Amino acid sequence: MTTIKDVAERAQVSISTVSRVLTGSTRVADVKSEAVRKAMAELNYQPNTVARALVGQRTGMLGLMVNSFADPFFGALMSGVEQEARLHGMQVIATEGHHDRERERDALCSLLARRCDALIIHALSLSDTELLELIGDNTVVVVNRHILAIEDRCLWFNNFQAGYMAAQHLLKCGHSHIGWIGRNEDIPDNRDRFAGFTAAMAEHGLMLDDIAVELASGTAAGGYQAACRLLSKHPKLSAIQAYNDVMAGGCLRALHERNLRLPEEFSVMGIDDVYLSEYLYPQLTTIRYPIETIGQRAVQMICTPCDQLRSSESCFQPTLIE
Amino acid sequence: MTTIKDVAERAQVSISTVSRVLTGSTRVADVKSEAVRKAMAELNYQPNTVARALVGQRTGMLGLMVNSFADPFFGALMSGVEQEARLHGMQVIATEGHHDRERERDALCSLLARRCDALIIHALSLSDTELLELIGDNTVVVVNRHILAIEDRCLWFNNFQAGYMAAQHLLKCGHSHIGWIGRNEDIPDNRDRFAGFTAAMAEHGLMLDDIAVELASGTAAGGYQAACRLLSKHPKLSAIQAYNDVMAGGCLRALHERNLRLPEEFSVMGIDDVYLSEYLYPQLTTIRYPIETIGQRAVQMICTPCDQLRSSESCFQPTLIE
DNA sequence: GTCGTCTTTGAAAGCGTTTTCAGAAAACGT
DNA sequence: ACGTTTTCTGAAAACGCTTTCAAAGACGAC
Repeated sequence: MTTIKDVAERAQVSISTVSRVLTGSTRVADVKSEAVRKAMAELNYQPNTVARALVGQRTGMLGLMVNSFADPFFGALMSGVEQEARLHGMQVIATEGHHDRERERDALCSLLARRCDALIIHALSLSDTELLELIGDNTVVVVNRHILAIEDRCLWFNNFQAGYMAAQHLLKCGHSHIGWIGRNEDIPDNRDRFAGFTAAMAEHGLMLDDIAVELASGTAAGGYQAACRLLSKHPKLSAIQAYNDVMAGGCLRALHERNLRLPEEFSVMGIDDVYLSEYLYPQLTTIRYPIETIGQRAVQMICTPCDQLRSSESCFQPTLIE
Repeated sequence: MTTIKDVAERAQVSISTVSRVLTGSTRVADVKSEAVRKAMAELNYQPNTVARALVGQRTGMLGLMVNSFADPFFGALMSGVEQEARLHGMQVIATEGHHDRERERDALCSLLARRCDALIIHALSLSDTELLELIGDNTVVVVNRHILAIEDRCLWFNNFQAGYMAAQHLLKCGHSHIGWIGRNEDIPDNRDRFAGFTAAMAEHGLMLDDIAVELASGTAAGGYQAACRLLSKHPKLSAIQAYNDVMAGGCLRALHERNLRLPEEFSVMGIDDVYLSEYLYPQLTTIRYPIETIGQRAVQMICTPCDQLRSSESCFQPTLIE
């Protein structure tokens, strides 16, 4: 690799001068700066980012931790982050947490050790205190989570409202026997969405005891199993609300297998609006979770001087997608 | 941030000794190494990866360029890469190429400037020569592409065979009127899959002129549009083979809208076996593209001393998924 | 001609590590 | 007690860059 020294030699100047041309910090005589530029081109010189980072105390790297790369929900998040990061000249370095405490911890440490300028974190398994301890005084934005102690560095989604809106929609469509398919893991998202769901039901006089509920893993297979159980136990059901689109997708399979005509005979609602819904038939009615936008906003929070961009909200609101 | 110097001071030793404890390269007297370890723990010291990279000429970073993070196909690739990278203590740094020459070039340069130890590249728009020029003598593995000049650094998929197998399957199921839904972009994958398709058809006496073909963008919407055109022009069709699962997904919608009973009245085949197929109804018959495995293998090629792991094949073969 | 003010430049320090080198101390053989 | 290894240790150089510092010229003003 050619270094600044090679360029300096070739251009017959000191390395300081080359550096000045590079950074543009100080005026350099035209004749010299020209020579430097020529030498750089001839040697195909590329400044060493590592050395720059060391002296500048700034790596230009944005650490990103998500649950899994293969999940389209996180794919959208990553895409949002990457686009905005590129705009600000930052490079994304990414890790998977895999919904596992140890791995989340490792992944975070790995990003920290690399001296990322800032971190964007989606952690499911780490507790608030663990998370706070790990991040120390690093610059972070926590997405999909509301930690009071660092509320101003959090971006989250109104899961309650999402669950509420979904149920409202089904009720408005005339359904009165609605089942809920949730996750068997006790995560806040699940709790809040279910709470929203029950709140809407209660407004229509449907109490928790009346509500058919089945829990399963948050996968399509889980959604399928839960739906099968629900349908066999509660034959009067005419609609199901799922924790998310993925589970709703599994749910649709169960309905198809029973030859139920959708949407005439049965309705299904998801939440998230991952691009998946585009493929399902009938097109899934869902609630939009603007995860890509959240990713972009996270980067903006990091890269924009904090005197600008104040006013915007940290809690993102759901919208109905029909 | 606490540095090695702080640790040295606290442990009453020189920084050399601390470094030796850190790397384990040389024996250090037990009493001193203990003191160092204690000081590190007390100060919560984390070695600076940037400085290490500078002196060691090794960043421990694996650059990865894919088309789009949001695409589940690349999600699977990334997951494979990340898992294997972690096993080898490497950190993935990722960029999107977006099927655009300029962006692919930028993304690659960005990874190169960061001095990644190696690159894993999925580039669609860069020409072979451009790509070769950019990568110079860096360590790279090119996935989903066969560049003769660096054949031993390429991993690719037998797209022809995939197209062939898919068509064979439909033919074996008794279909004789089979349509093809392809991409309107002229990329090698599309050409090869189509070539495999026509080859199988030819074996059954079906020539190109007999074959119904529609092209569209490689999205679900594209698949939908192409399917609509195909169905209206060729009412006798009883099966469609799509370029990939995503287009096949769009195609299914068109069939559902026409109330065709699948799979009794109509068959659809995809290629790729992205996790998507799990959600489609009826479950899509498809051809498995082991992209996650390819990602893992790419990392192995980079991280494994080349005297091991010789024998394995660079061309991955398709398998039928029913 | 002398002084002050700018502009431009190179030398050198520093970023936080690893690693080489040589010296000090301990261990060993005689 | 004395040379000879062997262990262990610290000083210093190096990695490739940025930035401070001070010196050297150039230029006017007096």
